[in-house]
Amino acid sequence: MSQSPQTAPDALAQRLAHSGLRSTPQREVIYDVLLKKRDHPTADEVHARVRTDLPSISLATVYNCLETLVQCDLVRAVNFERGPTRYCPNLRPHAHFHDEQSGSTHDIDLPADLLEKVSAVLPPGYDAKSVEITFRGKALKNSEHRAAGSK
Amino acid sequence: MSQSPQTAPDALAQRLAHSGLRSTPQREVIYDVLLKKRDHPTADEVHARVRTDLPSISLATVYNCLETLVQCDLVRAVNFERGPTRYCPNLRPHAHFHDEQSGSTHDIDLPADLLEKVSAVLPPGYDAKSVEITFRGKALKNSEHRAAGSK
DNA sequence: TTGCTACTTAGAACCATTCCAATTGCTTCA
DNA sequence: TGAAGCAATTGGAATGGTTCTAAGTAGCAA
Repeated sequence: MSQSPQTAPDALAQRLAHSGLRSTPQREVIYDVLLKKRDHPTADEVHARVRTDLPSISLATVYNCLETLVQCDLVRAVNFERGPTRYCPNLRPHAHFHDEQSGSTHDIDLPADLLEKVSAVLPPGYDAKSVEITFRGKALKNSEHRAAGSK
Repeated sequence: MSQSPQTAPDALAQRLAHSGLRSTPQREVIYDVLLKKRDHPTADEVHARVRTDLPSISLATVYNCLETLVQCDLVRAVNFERGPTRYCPNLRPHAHFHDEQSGSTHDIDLPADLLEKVSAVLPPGYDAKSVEITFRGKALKNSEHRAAGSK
């Protein structure tokens, strides 16, 4: 086989190595699947998609790999109420909009200063490591289209 | 001057009646328990506390009543990652701070304009019914710990 | 009363997730 | 080359919060 492509440095392999972990076919395919269709799939949905490449992968492995990707800061786990955890490879600061009708989740990019403003409401003595902002409501169809179809 | 509506004894009965529902001992005691110790208890914790008054109440009833209170807008259900749902009788607009060390949850009151500012980041086509803001980190403050979870 | 409906209840079912114990597969290093 | 050692994967069982179901109870209305 040919060498691995030098055109795109493998962020995944690097991050894994940095944590003393190996790059495996399962981890690679799962990460690819998340990058390819950024519609916040559940572990089950990831499992289904990954199976076209790795038909014998187990759901337990999907959970393990997703957890690994989250630990390496390559993927964010997103929870909405008590629904199944969804996974999101968008690493920029962003909020989530949950469309109650379609059940879909959309990324909302946040301007640089907003998280500061929000964190400023914390009284002294509260040291926040992270902030999460979630909207719930209705999204018009064209925006849904945008979120589902492109990156 | 009347008392704050949150502590008025029959706010519950009124709200229930408004939705065509009955005031029952179970619903009253559960609501009292939530008002009395505002430490965001889980359904299980509510069950335990309510049992001192109603020793034979079932966990299913606790779930049912909590759901009813949420429907009547007397109580907010609060979720943090995949942990059990917690219940909060604070009806003012507020965010939640989760202390990772103690596992306790604190209300953070929000200035009136903040939610507007946050909602302003939504692109056109997104119609948000609610916004949720959650902080995670370390709380150094001592004064509130007593009420929340001293052992 | 009779009937109607809301409410409560115990236990079963549900379902996302984690755990477990058994392989399988790299990677050294002798 | 090959044995050791550890990382990773796997199927299935277990877990835990929550919801469902079907039966029983209680309050209101005619």
